[in-house]
Amino acid sequence: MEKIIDKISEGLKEAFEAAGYSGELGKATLSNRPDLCEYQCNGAMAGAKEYKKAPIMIANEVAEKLQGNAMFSEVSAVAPGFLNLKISETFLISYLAEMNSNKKFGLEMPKSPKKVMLDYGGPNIAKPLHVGHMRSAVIGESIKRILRYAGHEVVSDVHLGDWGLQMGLIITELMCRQPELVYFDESYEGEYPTEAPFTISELEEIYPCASGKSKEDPEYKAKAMEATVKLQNGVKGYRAIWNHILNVSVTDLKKNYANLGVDFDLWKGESDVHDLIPDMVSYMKEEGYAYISEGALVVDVKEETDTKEVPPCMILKSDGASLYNTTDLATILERMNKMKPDELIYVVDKRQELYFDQVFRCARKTKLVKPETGLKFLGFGTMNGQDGKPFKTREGGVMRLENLIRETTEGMYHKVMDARQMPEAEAMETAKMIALSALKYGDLSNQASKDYIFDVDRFTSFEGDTGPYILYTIVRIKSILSKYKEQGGDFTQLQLRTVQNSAEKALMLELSKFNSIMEMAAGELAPHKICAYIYDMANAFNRFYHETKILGEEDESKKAGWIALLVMTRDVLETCIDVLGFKAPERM
RNA sequence: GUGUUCGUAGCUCAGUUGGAUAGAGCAACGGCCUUCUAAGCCGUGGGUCGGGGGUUCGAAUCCCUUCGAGCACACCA
Repeated sequence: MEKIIDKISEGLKEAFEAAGYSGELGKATLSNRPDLCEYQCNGAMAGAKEYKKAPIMIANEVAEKLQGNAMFSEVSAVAPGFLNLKISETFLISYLAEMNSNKKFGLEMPKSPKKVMLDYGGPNIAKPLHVGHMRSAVIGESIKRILRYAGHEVVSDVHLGDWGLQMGLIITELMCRQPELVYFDESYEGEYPTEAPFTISELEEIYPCASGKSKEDPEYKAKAMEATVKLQNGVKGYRAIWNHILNVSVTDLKKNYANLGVDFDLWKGESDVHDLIPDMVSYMKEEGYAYISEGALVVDVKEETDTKEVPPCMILKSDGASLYNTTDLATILERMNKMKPDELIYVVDKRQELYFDQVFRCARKTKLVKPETGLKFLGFGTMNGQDGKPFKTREGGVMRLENLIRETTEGMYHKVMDARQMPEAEAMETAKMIALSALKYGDLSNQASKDYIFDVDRFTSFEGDTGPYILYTIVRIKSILSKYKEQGGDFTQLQLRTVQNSAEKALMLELSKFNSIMEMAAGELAPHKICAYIYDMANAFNRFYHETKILGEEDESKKAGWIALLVMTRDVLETCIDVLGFKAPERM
């Protein structure tokens, strides 16, 4: 259904035309003076030059034409030429009623839904998830949900870092520690054990150890590189041990992502495209895209409009080995062949922007993607500590994601228990929900592209612009609704009634913006706009709540009208937090 | 050095794509619970939107310049 702002604009357009001006001028915007009006139109000022008339005169003429329009309760022309519009309450209520009878509160579905491939997460095998992985996961998950809600088909892929030197390092270290393992016996012909020779915690210790050794010991590094080559060439024992590493690690990653409420359709990795690389490389050579420069195979991706030096995109290193670029290009190739998406979106650290620019250009130049296929880089900023530098634990180390979640949940648990009486199990579950809302809202309410200061104390505060405040508001509504039910209230005949006070109207106005906000968030891939919206909504509701004794109301039809408003508010809020990727408990 | 992002209240952030008196939260101060969750609500104080110039009827927003910060600049990912 049509957005409320478009309906208003249409009314304005007709009025401008009726007064003899271009309909183009009739564009409504949200008022920036809520004390004066709810919507405004600045078209009279924009048209003043063209019509050689004082803007206030145009505004007056248009205002004249708008008198009696059922959409507005008041239209006034104000110096120097603003048109101030107050929405009529009957129009507003009928609009909300229409939203309620539509699917998704009247959010218009796209005429041709896009198939979007979303790449986020990007964890490395054998390395535990740390706070740095949180942004990609949280933002990507929300983008996925927003796009799906907006009617697009989204396939998410975690895109594991499961290939390359890091694997060689782990294998080398294992060989040092347990040379007797059958995997290293090249004459071994039998079946390999199904059980991995290590646990996840051992794996997590092995990698940094190996990585440290390789930095100090060139001989060790050479061995690791050799192991990498052997693995990539398909040496059986190496492949078998790599499979163990992959399985143990992926099991753990799945657990951790599930704990964060994040899930992926595909668990593909760099290794999955390894076999595509030789053909891709020879194709690029044969077609004349790739050439040797300083020993390496590269594709030029400079463009005439560049204001900066864009280095060529490297396809193979001078030693002939593949690298990050190679697997990313091969991944694009595979995705195009298998999924045929209309758009590929990468949710990645913004420091990789230039790199992805090169890869995208290379993919287009070599015709790996069709010209009409979108390639989008959604870069996110760094999570900094309160000193403005990349976030570290108090001890100065990297904070593991599971520890962050656990510590935050524990903190929330104590707050919940201090304030409310609740069974142990429920308190734990509630604490977890609040913790996730705090972490996710704290992250998502910032513009993704900007760095932000990660301050657990602030995010987990129950006051102000936080996830817990949003949840608290929802819980308040739920509490009233459940009491209404206990009192024998009827939910089947609910209908919005006349507006009783300004707080109620303000809440309705917020509700009426839902489809337009969601459309904007989907179009701009901007979860923070949804955060800002639900914060406004929560404020509007809490104001209304304080002015209105809902359950104490004696007029049953009035009460039922308010209950209808509460149901709608709850549903809109819960829809919004669902696309942000968290949930509200029944009580807290 | 080149490019890029950014600079808004003491702190953390918005700012509807050029509109009216630049908004929130935290922190500070003052009010509001015999009534639906006070984890709330209402109010007060706090700003040369880094500086300067320009375009425009109108600029935090667009252009130029300058200062400051972050980040990136082919064999890592």
